[in-house]
Amino acid sequence: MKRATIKDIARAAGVSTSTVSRALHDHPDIGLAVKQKVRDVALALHYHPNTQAVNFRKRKSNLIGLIIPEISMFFFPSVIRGVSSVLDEKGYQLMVLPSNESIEKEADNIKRCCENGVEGLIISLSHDTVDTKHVTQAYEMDIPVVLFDKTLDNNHFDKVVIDDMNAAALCVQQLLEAGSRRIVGLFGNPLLHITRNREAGFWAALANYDPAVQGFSLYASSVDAAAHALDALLEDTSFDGIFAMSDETLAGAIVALRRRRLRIPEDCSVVCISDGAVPNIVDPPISYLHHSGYAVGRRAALQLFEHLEAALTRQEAQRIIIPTDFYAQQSVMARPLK
Amino acid sequence: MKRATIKDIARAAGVSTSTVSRALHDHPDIGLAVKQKVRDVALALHYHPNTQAVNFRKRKSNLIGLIIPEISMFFFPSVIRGVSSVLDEKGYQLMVLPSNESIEKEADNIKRCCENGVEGLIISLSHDTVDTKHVTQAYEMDIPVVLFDKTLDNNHFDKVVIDDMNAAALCVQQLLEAGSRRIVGLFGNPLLHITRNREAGFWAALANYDPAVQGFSLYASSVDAAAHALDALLEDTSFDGIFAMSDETLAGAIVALRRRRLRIPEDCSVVCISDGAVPNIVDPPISYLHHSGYAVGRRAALQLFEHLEAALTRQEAQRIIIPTDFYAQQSVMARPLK
DNA sequence: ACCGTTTCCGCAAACGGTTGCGGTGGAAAA
DNA sequence: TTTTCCACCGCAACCGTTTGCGGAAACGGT
Repeated sequence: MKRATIKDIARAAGVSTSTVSRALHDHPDIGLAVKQKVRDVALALHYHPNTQAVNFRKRKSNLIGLIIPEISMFFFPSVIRGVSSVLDEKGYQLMVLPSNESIEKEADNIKRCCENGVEGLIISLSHDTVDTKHVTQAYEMDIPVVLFDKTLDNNHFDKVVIDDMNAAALCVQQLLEAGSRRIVGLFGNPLLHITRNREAGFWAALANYDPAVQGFSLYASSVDAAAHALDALLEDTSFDGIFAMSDETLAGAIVALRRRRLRIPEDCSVVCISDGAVPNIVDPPISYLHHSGYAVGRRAALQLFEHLEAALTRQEAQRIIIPTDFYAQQSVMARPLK
Repeated sequence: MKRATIKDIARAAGVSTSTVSRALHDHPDIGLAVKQKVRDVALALHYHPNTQAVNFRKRKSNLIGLIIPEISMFFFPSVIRGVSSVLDEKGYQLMVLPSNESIEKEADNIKRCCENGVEGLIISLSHDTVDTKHVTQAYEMDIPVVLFDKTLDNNHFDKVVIDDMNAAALCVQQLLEAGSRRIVGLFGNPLLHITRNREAGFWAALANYDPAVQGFSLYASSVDAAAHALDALLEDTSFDGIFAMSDETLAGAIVALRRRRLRIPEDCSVVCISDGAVPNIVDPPISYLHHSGYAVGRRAALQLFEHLEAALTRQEAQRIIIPTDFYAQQSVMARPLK
């Protein structure tokens, strides 16, 4: 049995399709008797409006695209939750498109989103992405875009981020104040702003505290890479503090330290920037600066709706800073200065 | 400037809209000269077909809905990746709808998916879900459904699962053979099949091995709940082996053991069923039976396309078993029998 | 030169709903 | 009783694309 349409109702109720449409929308032009009749028939026929038809007619889609570099277990699940929570309130649906850290896939995702009529785009850029040329397609189609986390310089799109420099500096400061004097910074892809800023904060904190403190920078974009890099460093270097800029690098650090039988915090203090889950399921729990994916996701989605609802005059792109908190745990130990 | 439509091309090229449509689809009815002309004009006008209109006309959507109980960091990210990888090959888009462990939200999600014209549904049921009545809406609209992981008995929908009983039994066997004699099983929601089967496997393994072995069952649906439950048990009970049926319960176990200063594996051996990530970022790495979310996601998606492409005659629902492997690590220690 | 084929393209309906506008009938106002 | 005004509902166009069918012109065969 085919799905009932407005025409079926019209025929069964003995009225025109326009009357049915208006009746179902409680339009004041339609009399009460007719309204009731139409509703009854609709119910009896199990009528459900064809959203595709409605959306087409109204040139709406109620679709938001979320493009992220990968569906890892870190950070992004929280982001999805945050975005989802907002879309849910607004009656929108979420399309998730992983770009697998490739700019081609990312561009392709953007194109597909545009063609599928998404009304807005929330994007975290891939490792490979060095400019936002491929995003302008959306810009030209008047589809609002909000970047988050992995962003790049440009003044077209709003960004939702944390204060990366200060976040990193704050973390490093915890190590310094506890007496760590040889500190490794574990960073992600150095092309990304998020990485550059956190590294800048890392070095700035070291320099401000005491130029004599030794710092080491390591780049790694995955758990394994981080573990491997740190392990290689441990071959001929010792240190007493680690700052991991993310959950991935933190996980890598844990693995590497374990491999070398180094204890946290007795042999090496550890702090990180994290969404909060990983630091609490490892032993001991790691001190972390809370970079809430949920908060970021929510804010990004809300910002998107600012554009959608207000049809915001396209002013200068905003840069929205999400506040963060530091959670001290047992992974940092006061160590005597020698 | 409005987006160019097929009409604009028709006008500019001096042909009819139907000719444009056919020309762009390389229909044999259209002459080469006209085809070229139309293509040129289309290019010049930056024409892109309105997917919404096409989909409406063809009653397609290229949309698959994925409904999962929650966007946790465990298991589901892998599932999303698996599903995504297939949809990508097929040119489909993925809609993700979290039901937040509520059957109402789950039903609502299903409804929204149906109304938004998804062509297929991949579902993992929520904790609250006790029957599949609310899924029949999709069934009635001829939208194929594939369940995975959290499933329930019914013969309407295909299921993609692992052999839960044997998986659990295999895990417990590792503990038994290493000498554990007081073993705790950490389980999720007892209403779910996945839980019941794994628990059945747990007890069966114990009974088969030696009826004298002590077993304890604990239920907990989150990391915190698992930690709390285990902690409470530790108050007045000791044991030397833990089987965690999932990443969540594993994480909870780690936290609880740490709190009590119990070492793995010296004080207590641990094995689990897991997607593989968590066991490797904790210390020591945990032995696990690999329940690959990626494989499950891929298989579920592929199964869905079986229905979509073959317009499968609705035979008896299939139950697809994903094979698993056991990875032995340092979390299990041979302990002397006293 | 006549007729049957091809080749190539346009007409118009259709997909399901929405909406501007115009029309009808009855009640209230004059 | 006539005019005016609502209240109420239908007509038809429209959103952008696809597609069955029919028709004109060109072509080939006899």
